[in-house]
Amino acid sequence: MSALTARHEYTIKEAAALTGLPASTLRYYESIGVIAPVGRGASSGHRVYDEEDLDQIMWVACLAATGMSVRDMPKYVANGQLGPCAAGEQIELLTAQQQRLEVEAKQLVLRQRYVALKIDYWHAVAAGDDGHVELLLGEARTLADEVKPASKR
Amino acid sequence: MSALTARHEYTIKEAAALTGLPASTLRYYESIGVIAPVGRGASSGHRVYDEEDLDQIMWVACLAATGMSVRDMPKYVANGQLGPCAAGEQIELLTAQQQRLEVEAKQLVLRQRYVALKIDYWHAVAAGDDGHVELLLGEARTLADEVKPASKR
DNA sequence: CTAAGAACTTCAAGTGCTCGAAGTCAGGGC
DNA sequence: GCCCTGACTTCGAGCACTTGAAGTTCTTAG
Repeated sequence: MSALTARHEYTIKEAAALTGLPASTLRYYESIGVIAPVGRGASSGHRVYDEEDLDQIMWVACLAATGMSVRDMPKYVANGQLGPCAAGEQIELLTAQQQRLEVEAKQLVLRQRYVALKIDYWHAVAAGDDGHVELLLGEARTLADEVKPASKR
Repeated sequence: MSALTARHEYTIKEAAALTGLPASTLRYYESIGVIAPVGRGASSGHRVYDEEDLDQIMWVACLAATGMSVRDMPKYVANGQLGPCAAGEQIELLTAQQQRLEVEAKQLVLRQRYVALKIDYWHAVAAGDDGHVELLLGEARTLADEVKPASKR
C-alpha cells in the first residue's frame, strides 16, 4: 500500500485553505501542542503536511468550532488518533462541521445582501431619491434583525 | 406628548439582551470610542441606554459582523450622521467589504467540498472499501491542487 | 431601618489568535 | 555564478474581546 500510495504532501498554505484555519493558527496550534509536530522539508525546514495531519487538523477545527478551549483539546485529539475504529466518531463530527459550514454560508449570504443593500442605500442618498432611501432603510432593518447570531468568532 | 412618550431607558443588561452583544463588549466599545458615551444615572453612575443608543449599537454590531475592525468604525459611525456628503466614502468602504465577502464565499465553498469528501472517505474506511478510499484520497489531492491557483491567478 | 444579595462600576490580567519584523530558503532571469 | 521575488521560518507584540478582583449601589426581605 505504502509504495503505490504516493502520500500527497501539502504546504502550510494548502493545509490552511482546506481546513479553513489560517496558517498562523496552524503554527499556533502546533506550538501549544494541540496538534502533533508536523514533518519538515529536509533542506527547507518548511512544514510538510500529509493526509493524516489534515485529518487531525480538521478534528481540532471541529472541536474549536464547538467552543472547546485549546487546553482541553489535546485529550480529545488523542482519541482521534485511534484510526479506523474511530471512523464513526469522525463522521459524526465532520457532519456537525458540515452543518456549521452551511449556517456560515447562509450568514455570509445574508451579510452580502446587507452590504449590497447599504451600497444601494448610499447611492440613493447621493441621488437624493428620498423615497428609495426610506424603502432601503426599512429593508436594512429587517435584515439587521436576521444577522443576530453572527456574534461568535 | 413628548413628555408622555416615555423614551424608554434600558440598563446595560437589557441593552445587551436586545442587541445581542455582551455587556462587557458594550463597555469596551464605549471605552474605545466606537459608540458615543452613554448617559449615566444621576445617583448611581450606572449606564442608561435610550433608543438612539440602541440603534447605534445595532449598527456597530452589523459592522462587526461583517468583519470591520474597531479602528475603522468611528469614522464609519460618524459618517452615518453626515448624510449625502459622505456617500462616496461609504460606498467605497462597503464595496471593499463586498469584495472581502466574495473571497470568503469562495473559500467557504472549497471547505465545504473538502469536508464532504472527508465524510465520504471515512464512510469508505468504515466499509473497508480500499479502492474507494484510494479514489477519494486522490480527489482530495485534486482539490488541494485547485487551491494553489486560487491564491495567485 | 437595616442587612443581604444581586447588579453595576473600574481596572488589570488573561485568551486565542493575528500581525509585523527580521531572517532563511527555493526557483527563475541575467 | 548572482540577484531578485516570494513563501516560508521564529519570535514578540498587538488586537478584540473576556474574565476576575475589589469596590459601590440598587433592591428586597425581615
